[in-house]
Amino acid sequence: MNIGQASAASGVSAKMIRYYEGIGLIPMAGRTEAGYRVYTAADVNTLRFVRRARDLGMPIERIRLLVGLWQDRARSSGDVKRIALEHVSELRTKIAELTAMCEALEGLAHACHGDHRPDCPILEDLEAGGRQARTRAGRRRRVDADQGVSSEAA
Amino acid sequence: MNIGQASAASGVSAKMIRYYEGIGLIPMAGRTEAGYRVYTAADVNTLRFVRRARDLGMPIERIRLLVGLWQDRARSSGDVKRIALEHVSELRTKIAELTAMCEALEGLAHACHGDHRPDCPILEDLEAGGRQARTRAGRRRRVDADQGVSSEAA
DNA sequence: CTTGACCTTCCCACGATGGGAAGCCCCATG
DNA sequence: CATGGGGCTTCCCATCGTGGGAAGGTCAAG
Repeated sequence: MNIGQASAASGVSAKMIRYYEGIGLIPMAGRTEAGYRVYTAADVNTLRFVRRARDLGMPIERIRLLVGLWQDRARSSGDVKRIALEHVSELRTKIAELTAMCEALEGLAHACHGDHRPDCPILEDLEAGGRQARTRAGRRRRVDADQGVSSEAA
Repeated sequence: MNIGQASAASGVSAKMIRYYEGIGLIPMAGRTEAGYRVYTAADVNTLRFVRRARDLGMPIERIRLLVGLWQDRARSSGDVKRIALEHVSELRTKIAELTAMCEALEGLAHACHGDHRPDCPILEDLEAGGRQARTRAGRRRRVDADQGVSSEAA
């Protein structure tokens, strides 16, 4: 099996297969006399394992641990579960960060009338460093200078 | 104002201030005779604006647009809002991706007894490419080979 | 034998940030 | 005035995972 075929069979690009080999995530593939890499069905299995772990958002180093456990007959599932839950925890943290950003920006966008006039709570908030906006609960005043076209920012 | 003072006042590292100047996100700072960058209060305002936008997770190119609108007296708030909502949309997409990963892995971790034995649904799923696991609803069978210490994966 | 598709290695790029080296500048203290 | 420490300058490198592309070798079909 060529690298191209292994790539098609595993869903991992040839470029990435070489990279994974280079960093020692997967064992070095065999070679033909001409220097072409050769892959077995077991190699493709490993590549699929890696790809699935990547799909779950895991960084390479965590995958390296999992591959090690996967190939360790004497592993304990507790170790695997610990790594998985560690990743779940990081995912949750990331989700919370993004959600906070999203909600803050949604609040600002909601307060912006979004028409042809330059007056814009979004820019005002960015300018003020989000201080007033987060002191209370989203928008700090009831868009009072709503008619004033001239009260711009910078 | 030195770059160090501008950094402290804006919350943007000196390294990043130079970088932002280098990529043209902020205008080139003035210089003393000795070549030191000099910053005004207005420059610090711009830096704070950028930092706040970064805190909302915006990539530099989007911030570049916003800075342009911010300094454009004739801007329309609709343009600002459109950019903001575009970013909200991308944040939501990212959150959805991470949530999907998180739930998938949580389901697998939940199905894993996490003890000293090697039998592990997490590794089995990674090996199988998540096919069986997602066909139904999380775990595909009721951990039936629970006592079998020998039914390992690779 | 030619041609086109594939493989090889090597370098570069991204995006945003930090680290660090080599060298110059400024100020304060002795 | 000299010296030292800290701040400034530029330049290079690293991250992390991925893709692009060049230059050259190989393989299989026509």
